[in-house]
Amino acid sequence: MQMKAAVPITAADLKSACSQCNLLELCLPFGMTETEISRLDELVGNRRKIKRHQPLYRTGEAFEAIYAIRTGSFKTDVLLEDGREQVTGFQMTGEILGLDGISTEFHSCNAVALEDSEVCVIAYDKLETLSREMEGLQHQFHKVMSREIVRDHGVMMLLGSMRAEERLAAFLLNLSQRFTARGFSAAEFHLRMTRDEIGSYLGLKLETVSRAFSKFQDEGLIAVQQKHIRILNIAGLRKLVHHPAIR
Amino acid sequence: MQMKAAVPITAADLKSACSQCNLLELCLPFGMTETEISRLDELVGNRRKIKRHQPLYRTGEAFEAIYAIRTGSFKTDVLLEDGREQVTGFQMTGEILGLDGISTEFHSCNAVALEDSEVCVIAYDKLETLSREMEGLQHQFHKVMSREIVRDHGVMMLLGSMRAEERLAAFLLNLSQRFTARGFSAAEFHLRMTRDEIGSYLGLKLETVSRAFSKFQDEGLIAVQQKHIRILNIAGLRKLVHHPAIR
DNA sequence: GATGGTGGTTGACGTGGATCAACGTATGTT
DNA sequence: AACATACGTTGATCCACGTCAACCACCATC
Repeated sequence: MQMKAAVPITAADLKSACSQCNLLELCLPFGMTETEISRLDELVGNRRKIKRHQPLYRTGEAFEAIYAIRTGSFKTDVLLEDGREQVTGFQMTGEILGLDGISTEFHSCNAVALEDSEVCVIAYDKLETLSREMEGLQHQFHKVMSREIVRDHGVMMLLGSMRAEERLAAFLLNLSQRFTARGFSAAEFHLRMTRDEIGSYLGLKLETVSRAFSKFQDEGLIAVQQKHIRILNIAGLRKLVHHPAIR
Repeated sequence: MQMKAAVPITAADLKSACSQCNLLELCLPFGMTETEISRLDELVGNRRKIKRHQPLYRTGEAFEAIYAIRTGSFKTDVLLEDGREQVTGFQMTGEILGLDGISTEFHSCNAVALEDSEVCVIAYDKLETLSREMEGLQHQFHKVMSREIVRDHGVMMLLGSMRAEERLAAFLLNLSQRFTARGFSAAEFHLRMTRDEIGSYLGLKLETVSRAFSKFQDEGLIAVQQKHIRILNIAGLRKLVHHPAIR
């Protein structure tokens, strides 16, 4: 253990602190005061790098921490014993992983990196302790959990009530909106997941996803080249979601 | 306002208190100490009766409280502008409603009573205040939220990866298990929702639900008479979920 | 710059569940 | 008791998506 008081603050320390993180408005600290945020730095202890295709955590593992994505992206999925996979979400920078584990103190899904990624490890017991002292943290954390529940309801809507092309259009619009929030282009982005993973998430087969992409391209809504997507007609995509074709 | 100290505790007071409630092990207070629970009684202020088919809250309404079901049952649903409905859940006694509202401070779904029901109103600001003082309450509340997330993932699995009969079998098993937890028969129960609502929840049309019920009956798995269900072969139903037919 | 592997596209065909329609059966109202 | 209305069942037909299969485009690695 190092004596903290004895060492000067290094560039690495600064970078790791919530107060210095450029993801502030997207992550757990959103809406908290500066003094509150400076206290968070003690909460977010270490970080962890995860290589592409490696798990951050697995179903059945003991739950100890939640994770904030600093760089990269992840998918979460649930496996059925017969091998069927259901992707339950795709997460990007600033989003929180691991909330599923609180309920039973064991993780109930797998979180796998879609590219080389880095997460901030937030020890859960520390989070509970600190959020008893900090109203802002408590409130933000509750909002994060609630947001996840609302998002899940949206996915249920998608899976339960929409047809293939509506689902894919909604998916693209959602991605676009999240990229925008992160300062990236709303119209042009790179998919980090395969057609198969998109299909699993949307309750479709990869061939159906591929065909829908092609159809959107033929209709001039998007330009697809493998994982590279350019949205050409965002209003057209929106219309697809809200007025599902003619039927 | 009445002077509390001046009036003796009435039977009604006793009945309303968490400490006197027989739903203890199913509801928010689960796992808390007796002294903690006695403090909860100040949290759960009033109760509200909701008639069958009446909403407890609606999409867009300001969020102020969460609700614990004392008697009866509810459905939650999301409506699309074109009229399509997605039922996102069915809730029974002891379960918590309204968590969707924390995220934006407005409700993002409708909660509708499936029968005449009663809920305990838990003011959200009071809950946050009290759970900063009570570790047990805080922890339990987090578990309740996390459990909802895990449940939602299960529904995604259902909607995204299972076929019609698997979905219905999983649904029946889930109901049976929840009735058991409440001291009711695992094998015989009354559905409070229509075929259409089950269908919406499971991403199926009511005709498909009806046909699946009939098929299960023909196969001797259950006995159906309208809303009355008797499970005759629970192992058979389980097998249906885990080994989806022969294919 | 060959080679192998993974991921993506496209076509032909099959099928599970939706749709449309007719008819039963409870439940509640006057 | 008669009637209306909502809910449930069942059959016939259709179609959106799944399945199966062939081929193509990347990109690693040697």
